[in-house]
Amino acid sequence: MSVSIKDIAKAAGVSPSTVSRALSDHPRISLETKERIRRLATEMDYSPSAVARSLVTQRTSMIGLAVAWVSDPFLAQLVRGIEDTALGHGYTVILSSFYGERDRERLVLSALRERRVDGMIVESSCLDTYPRSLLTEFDLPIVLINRPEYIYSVSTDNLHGGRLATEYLLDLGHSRIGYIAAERGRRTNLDRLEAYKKALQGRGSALDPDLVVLGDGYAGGGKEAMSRLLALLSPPTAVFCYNDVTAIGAALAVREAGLQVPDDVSLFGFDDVELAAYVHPPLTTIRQPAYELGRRAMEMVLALMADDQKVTKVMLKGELVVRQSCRRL
Amino acid sequence: MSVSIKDIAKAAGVSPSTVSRALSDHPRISLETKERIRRLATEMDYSPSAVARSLVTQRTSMIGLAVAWVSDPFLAQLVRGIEDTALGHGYTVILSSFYGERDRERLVLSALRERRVDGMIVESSCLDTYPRSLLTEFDLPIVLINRPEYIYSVSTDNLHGGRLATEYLLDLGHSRIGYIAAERGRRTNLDRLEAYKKALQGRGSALDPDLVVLGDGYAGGGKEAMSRLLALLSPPTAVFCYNDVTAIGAALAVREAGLQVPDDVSLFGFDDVELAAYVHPPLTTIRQPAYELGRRAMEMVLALMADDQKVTKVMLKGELVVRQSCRRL
DNA sequence: TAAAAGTGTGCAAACGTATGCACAAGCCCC
DNA sequence: GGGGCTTGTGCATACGTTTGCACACTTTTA
Repeated sequence: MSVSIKDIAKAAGVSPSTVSRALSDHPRISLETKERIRRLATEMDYSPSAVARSLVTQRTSMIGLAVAWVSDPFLAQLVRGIEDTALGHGYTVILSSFYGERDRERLVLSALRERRVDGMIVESSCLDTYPRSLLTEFDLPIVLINRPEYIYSVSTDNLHGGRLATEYLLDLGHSRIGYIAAERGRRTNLDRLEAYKKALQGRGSALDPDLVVLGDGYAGGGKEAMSRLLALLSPPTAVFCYNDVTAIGAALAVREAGLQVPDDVSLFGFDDVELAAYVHPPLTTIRQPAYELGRRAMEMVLALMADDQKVTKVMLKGELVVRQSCRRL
Repeated sequence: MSVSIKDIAKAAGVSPSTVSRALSDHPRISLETKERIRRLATEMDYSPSAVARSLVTQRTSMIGLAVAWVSDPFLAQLVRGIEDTALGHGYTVILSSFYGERDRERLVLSALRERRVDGMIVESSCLDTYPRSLLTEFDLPIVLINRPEYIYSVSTDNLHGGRLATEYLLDLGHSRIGYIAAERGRRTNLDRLEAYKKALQGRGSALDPDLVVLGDGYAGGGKEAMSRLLALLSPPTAVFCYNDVTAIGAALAVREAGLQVPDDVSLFGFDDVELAAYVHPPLTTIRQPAYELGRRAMEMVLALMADDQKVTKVMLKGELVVRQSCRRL
């Protein structure tokens, strides 16, 4: 079909191996032949076959990135961090999403493995329920995002972030503080919830189980959950939301109830996605260092591929970003 | 390294070809050997090498998807449409973004080509300025999203959508209607702008060039552009924004000027992204059939790969979604 | 001036799979 | 009982690269 190294060899009157070496700038090929071959290659519109190369080198220079939802705005900077540093090291990242479905995640990961990616990064994995742990089943570097229980993971400290958030609300004088959760199992959610509980207890604040309601990590779930909170006999005066998008949904519920954010109820987000600063009211939130997270994850994969023995989990801290969605009680 | 077809052959006491056929369910292999080999394969944790297979079959079963920004919320449903139908036909899609940079786009496309993807889908391409047209340079099916000037493209009718938007605002009694553009060159932007102008002229409305300002397709640009509109001696009473995210940014500018949406100025979006229904006020907008767009694009690639001669560009129509960001003047 | 080192190129094998062809054994049919 | 079909398997080659080794020639070194 397409022009191969052999075609160039024929045209140049040399052997295929010489062409291969010329194109990869091998020191033992004369400058003259190198230039002739390079010229020929571009003239003939040659594009080297990564698949053939991978077969012999046993490396594909591809990194698999599996995420739950491409559409999650939190991923924007994360992916960029990964792609930038991958590119800088000659790797291509191939991204697939599994839409939070466990079976689809398996499918995606198997596909990546069959494609012989050199390493993988998985975000929001459902993999705790896998038959055997992936990290041993596939024998290639896998790093997990926001799964601090794994050795090879990079995460933001959700306990820290959750504490910052809750204590900020407490400091503003709130005592009835709600929490809108994401799917129960999600690790990040569990940590933020735990931090919320601990912070309340630490200040001697009562812990009302009615104030913890379940969303879905998206605006729809946030709105619905907030409605339930508002329907309480004694609704919260402030709500810590699993993430910014949840908070945006919650804000709508507040307005639809004829109330105001933050006058009637304060809303606290998480992530600091791009739109957080633009919605009404601009969200007070915890900024996850998403780009940094991606960069570190990719660097960890690189280190693992280089058989670096001393790589270990990294944990980054989020940062409080005060805007206008919370007010002093 | 990892276990190959030969290892299984050795273990089963048959030839590699028999193993290959057994695993691909070849009719001429006895049921008994098939089962024995399959059992062995799972026991030995065999994972077929897509790279070796691709080398001989000359197909990778991969579709390259290149987008400007993974983070664009408009892409969420589009990507899902593509992935769903790809998966349904046994293809994997590999997604890379080039962040709107022409050089990076070239890089990405070349990489995809070297990986020998069977087809490509490109969204928001900058490729009009390429030396040779990609569609001939690479000889594989390429379909473009929202580039109706190309033969193999699937687009929403931006002229139609832009007209719907502008006429809706006119119908509400507005006459000073602004437009916040995205980068000048973007095709979708040009079409929406043209539709805006035509609609105004069609109704005999004056066309004030001051009312067309440049954003960047993101919230930041939308906000900044809106500020400039508000600073006009005679500011618009309604603004058609390039997309929803731009409108969200514009809304913030309005509030910061001490004004209200839609009481003081109506804001019209485009795309109907997920958050459009949740922000304040919920955006009146044009819904792009994003999932459908993705599905059709993927189907077009499939058709082109099957050498279907009668595939031709498809153009879908958007739909007016009335919410609360525009009011009668 | 012979040996050693350096320079430029080719040969051949290897990577892991798919597949056309050949072949052997068993069966059926006339 | 011979020819043709069916069934199950193996042999060999091909896909497009990379790379260790060998070889021939030239230059340097002692």
